[in-house]
Amino acid sequence: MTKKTYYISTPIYYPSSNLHIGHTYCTVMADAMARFKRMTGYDVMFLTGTDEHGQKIQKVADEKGVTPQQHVDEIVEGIKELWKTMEISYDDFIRTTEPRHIKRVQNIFMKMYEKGDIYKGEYEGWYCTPCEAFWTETQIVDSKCPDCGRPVEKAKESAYFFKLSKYQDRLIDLFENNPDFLQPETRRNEMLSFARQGLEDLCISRSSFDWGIPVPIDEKHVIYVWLDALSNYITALGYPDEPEKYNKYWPADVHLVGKEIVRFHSIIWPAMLMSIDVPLPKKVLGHGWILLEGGKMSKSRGNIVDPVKLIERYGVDALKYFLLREYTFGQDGLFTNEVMLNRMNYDLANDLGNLVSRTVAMIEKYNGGTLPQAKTAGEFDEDLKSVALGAAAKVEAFMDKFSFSQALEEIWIVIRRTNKYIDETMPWTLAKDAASKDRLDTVLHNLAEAIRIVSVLIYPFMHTTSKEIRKQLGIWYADAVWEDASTFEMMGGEKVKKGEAIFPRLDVEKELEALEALKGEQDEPEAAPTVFKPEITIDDFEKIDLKVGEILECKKHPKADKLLVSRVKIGTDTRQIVSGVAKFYSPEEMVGKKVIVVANLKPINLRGEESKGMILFADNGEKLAFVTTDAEEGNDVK
RNA sequence: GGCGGUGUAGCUUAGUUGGCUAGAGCGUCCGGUUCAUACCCGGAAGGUCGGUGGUUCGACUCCACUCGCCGCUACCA
Repeated sequence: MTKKTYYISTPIYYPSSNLHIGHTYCTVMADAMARFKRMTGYDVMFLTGTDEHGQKIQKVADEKGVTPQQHVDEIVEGIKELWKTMEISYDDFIRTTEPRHIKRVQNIFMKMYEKGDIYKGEYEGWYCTPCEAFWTETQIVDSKCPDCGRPVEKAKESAYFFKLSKYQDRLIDLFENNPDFLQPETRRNEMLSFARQGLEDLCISRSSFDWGIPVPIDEKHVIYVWLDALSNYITALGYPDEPEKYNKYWPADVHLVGKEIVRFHSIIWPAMLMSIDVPLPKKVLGHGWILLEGGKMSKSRGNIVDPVKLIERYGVDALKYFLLREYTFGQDGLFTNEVMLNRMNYDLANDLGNLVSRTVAMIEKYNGGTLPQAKTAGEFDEDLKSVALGAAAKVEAFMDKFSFSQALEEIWIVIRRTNKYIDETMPWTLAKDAASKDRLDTVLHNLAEAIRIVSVLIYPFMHTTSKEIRKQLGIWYADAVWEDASTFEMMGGEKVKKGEAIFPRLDVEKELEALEALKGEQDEPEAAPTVFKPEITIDDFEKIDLKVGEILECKKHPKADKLLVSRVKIGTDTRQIVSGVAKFYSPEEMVGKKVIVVANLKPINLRGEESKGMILFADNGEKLAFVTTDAEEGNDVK
């Protein structure tokens, strides 16, 4: 009989820098699921990898004076090292620069082309001359190059397009008729409304850089990111030229992705597959982000949590446990060192570690280290057994829903019940009376059985800890088998052996200090170099008419959330100016401010409101601040 | 602006199709225990289940409106 298959993937990560706790989180979830499925009888294919093409990679490599390939090779090695440290059990690691991927992506491109879904067109975007880079409307920031901060200009290049619009209706059908395809619910709704408002064809090639997979029919172009990257899920399986694995594992059971790339996986990817007549993956799951105090993780803030540092201090299993237990799938969660340390202490050191420790110690103390058989049944035994034996089914149910946190909670209910059993039966009292030896033996036996069951249940999440527990119980020779979590009477006669504390209790105060110190060490926030625009002459500057204006009134734009409409007095002139600062300032805060205005900008109509000029703001990348002045309104600024 | 999600004890949260006194962990207070990693066990206090109104024999669960937060999306000179 052939086993049922289970194919799970993480996104392929972009090797522009080291991975942080967010990537680790996603990969750890996929790993736990893969291990769980393997244990419960599936033939699992767990895929991860790296997305290595693109202009950014090429540019960084140029700066470093190495080839793009050398550059990515180096980073990918680091990523693989991290996964090795994290004990990630992937079955394949695909790199988009591998020949197997490249030829298959070209193959996929040709299939789409032959289907009539790819056409050559003109791509209008924004061009940054010094960077020789093309940017889309959404990529540019304040009409500036997102890379160097210099102004960009409109330009056209020829490019290949994928007829995404052609698949709009089928995609809408997909979301409407397969509510399970994309979860959580909120993401599905978002994508549904996105598809309903109309899909535009997708530009899938670039000619402004060459670090990519060549378009088979036009060597001047390379295939642009999403067609290249998304294909990995099937190219890794050998599609289309070596279809053995493909036939076996496709369609994927689940693509695990971060919420920020749900759109690509639930719109573009299915459309691509429709184009080449390949079945769709069964499910796309968008997980949430791990947020830090003060917002998202970012390199410039220097608030990245380095998983390697945490592993060095607390171990892989502690970190994995924390990530899986603390956060709810699909929702954002807050990361703080304190939350992490407390979780490790309460659950791992106090509950689980201490349970193993006290049980093994008692078996050594009261029975010379030999695990006794059960003899005299007594009160509490049945309750302990039923809790322990009932856990596996509950864990399975939660795992089916990717509720790692609740699955672990179920296991901890067993652990707490077992700790309670010790207090109820009081082995130390039984040990004082030789007449109760049989009962003592039974208690010790039951404790060991319950812990053995726990060792099975935690295996998908913390296999090293599972093995260590089994070693202490004297059953190191047997692998944890899922079915064994449903049997109580398996042991007797084993030699137990107390070892090091599995999870030493942490001194939270000290650890917080230590982590803080580490932070100082590692955090050299990458100070983005200040970028200056190309030189201009005084004549150029003279063209710009800067004046001091006073904001007399201000209201919200009736038809746009981000815009404020101000009446600005500049000398004898009073005019209306629209600014995109509603996110940062209320109309009340605007009124009365004396600001610098670009007075001779060509007027424009913004969603029905005229804007005559521009109010200057300072931009730190996240927030806009007023550029105010004490000068009188109407003054020239020069 | 459009669409959607969410709001449950001090904190983090569980609550399948409406039904017994709304669960849990942490924190707090009280008590027990000593086998164990100063751990573990028990008990208590603490919730108008965002607000208002409605449907119902009965709503945290359904409906309407409303407030807060968040997401996607449009606009952002």
